[in-house]
Amino acid sequence: MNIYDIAKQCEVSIATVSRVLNGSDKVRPATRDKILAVMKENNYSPSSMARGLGTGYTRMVGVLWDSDTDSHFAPAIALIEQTLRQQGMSTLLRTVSATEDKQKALSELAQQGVDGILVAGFGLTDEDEAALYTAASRAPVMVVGANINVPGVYCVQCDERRAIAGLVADLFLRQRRNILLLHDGDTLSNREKVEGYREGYAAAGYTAEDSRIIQVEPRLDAVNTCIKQLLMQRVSFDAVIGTTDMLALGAQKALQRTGLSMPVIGCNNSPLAQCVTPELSSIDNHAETLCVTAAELLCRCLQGEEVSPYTVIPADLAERDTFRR
Amino acid sequence: MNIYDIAKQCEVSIATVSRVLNGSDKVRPATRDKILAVMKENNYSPSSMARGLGTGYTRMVGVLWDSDTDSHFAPAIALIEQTLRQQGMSTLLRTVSATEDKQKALSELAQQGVDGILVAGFGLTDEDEAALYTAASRAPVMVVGANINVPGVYCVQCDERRAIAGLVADLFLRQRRNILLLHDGDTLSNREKVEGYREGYAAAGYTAEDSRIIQVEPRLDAVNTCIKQLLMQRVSFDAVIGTTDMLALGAQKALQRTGLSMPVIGCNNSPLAQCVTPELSSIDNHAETLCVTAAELLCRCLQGEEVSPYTVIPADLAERDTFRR
DNA sequence: TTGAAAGCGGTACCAT
DNA sequence: ATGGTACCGCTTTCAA
Repeated sequence: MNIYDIAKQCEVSIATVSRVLNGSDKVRPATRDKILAVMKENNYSPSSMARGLGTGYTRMVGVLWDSDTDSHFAPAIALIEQTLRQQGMSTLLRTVSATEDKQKALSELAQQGVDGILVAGFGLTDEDEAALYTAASRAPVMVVGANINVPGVYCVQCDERRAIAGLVADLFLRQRRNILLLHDGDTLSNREKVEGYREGYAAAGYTAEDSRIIQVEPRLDAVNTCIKQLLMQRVSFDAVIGTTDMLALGAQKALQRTGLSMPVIGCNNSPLAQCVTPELSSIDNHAETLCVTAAELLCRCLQGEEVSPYTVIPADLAERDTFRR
Repeated sequence: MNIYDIAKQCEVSIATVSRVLNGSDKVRPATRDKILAVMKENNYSPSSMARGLGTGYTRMVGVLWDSDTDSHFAPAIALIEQTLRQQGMSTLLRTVSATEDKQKALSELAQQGVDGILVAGFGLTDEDEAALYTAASRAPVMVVGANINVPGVYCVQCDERRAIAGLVADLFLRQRRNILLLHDGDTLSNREKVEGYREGYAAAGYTAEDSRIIQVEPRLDAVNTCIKQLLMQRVSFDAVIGTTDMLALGAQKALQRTGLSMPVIGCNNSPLAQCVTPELSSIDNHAETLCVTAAELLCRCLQGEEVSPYTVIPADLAERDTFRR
């Protein structure tokens, strides 16, 4: 059932049918009703491909998603899809694991003919900028959780740097001067957090020591091993910040086994944090708000609206058992 | 840059370019090389829309995903996307929350022109069968984790019924005769589990009591309230099975607070189960295998291969702190 | 091995 | 308000 069939049945031209399809007001109500009736009767729906060929738009947004991200990001992607759908956009999902080539993924997505691209859950490094630039030349790119200054690339970010700095200040107030920072690699997001960590120290008149900024694999057992090693090496620390809840949780469990107790704070405020005992304090980066905002801004951008290339949202601390101010 | 531009630059017809694009062997090697070179040089990639219009295929699979599912399902969807991509298919994601209309979602997805549909993470009830049938008439439908006998609908399922029955038998061996079964609604999957529960009792020569089959909202606090109420009402039970890890975990925490201890077993073997203390025993339904299998079978189906309408994968118990055989 | 041309199902401009 | 028609970019016969 296509537009020709509908036109024939209604004894009108396909142009008129097309007008009805696109909600033009230049159609006599009687004609419109007749056409709509026939459409419904035949359960007709226009071919998105043919439409796309004609207009040059697919009404699809490519969503690039890091499949290795904390699983707390799963609800976020649902939120993105819902937000896009509300704006009449479909979601073409493309996941990328740590070992895959993000840049290739980005360019493939751009070539799929999507109207816009949303990059989420990363993990971006400087090297990805070139790929972003290329992709942005085909379709607007929106990055969640990063700050990248590339034309055609928009960013929505949570101010985690500031949040970490504030957290460090709070820990200092409680006489914690040797804060361990566990992170899982050199990503832009982690770099921000390390920045915040250093800022916190600086603001208190101290200098952060690199020996307490530790990279570790994002697995419980790896963190456990790491903490044990640190203790054996007699690296002293009296508080732990993990750049993900998983890292913080690993530390908490390792310390628990050793009989030690100290403030432990994670990031992302994932469901995990509330499920464990003792409940984990966590910096809430408001992933949901971030995602919804990103999706909305991207849609506005696609509708030709002027959109700010960089949007910031404040983070705050979800205080639970493992640390309270 | 389109096929005409390439053809012109190569001084051939678009038909020849198209042949190269589709890997036809009826092209002289020299011609092919020239065309490929020009394509690469111009960073050309064919319009998927135009292609779709021509062939009638979009090479897209619509994935319908229950956004309310345990977040452990997130890696699963990544796995689906990756598997589909390996077969040259793109993933059009459509999430559905509990309050939304699944049937509408299904029909909309079918109308988007996808080549096939993959339904995952549900939550299907009998009422959805009609919508499945309609959708299946436009494109093959693959359902993960259900057993639905509708033409054009394929199912891949884990035998959780049997697993639960086995678990009940194991609990009986340890003299647990009053097993509480927590579930989160009347879904086909839950129904299977309840079936298994009853089977387990029957096999031991007992009859399961409905008073110990309890529906509860899938939130920690709701489960907590529920358990407390049961204790106050003096409903006796000496073991708990939850149809998700979240439910089991909620029960475990509630019991812990009350100072009680008994076997607690969840389902899905999600990361959650390993992260908590004590670690939660859980029935592993091998979601990963399930998803990969589903995606692969769907692709085969799309390639015209004959595929069995129902595939079963066995489940087993991940034994941890809260119950060992 | 190559080319010409008729679709595929819409959109949108120009007439009427 | 409606119709006619030239695209959009690719696939796929049919001829040569």
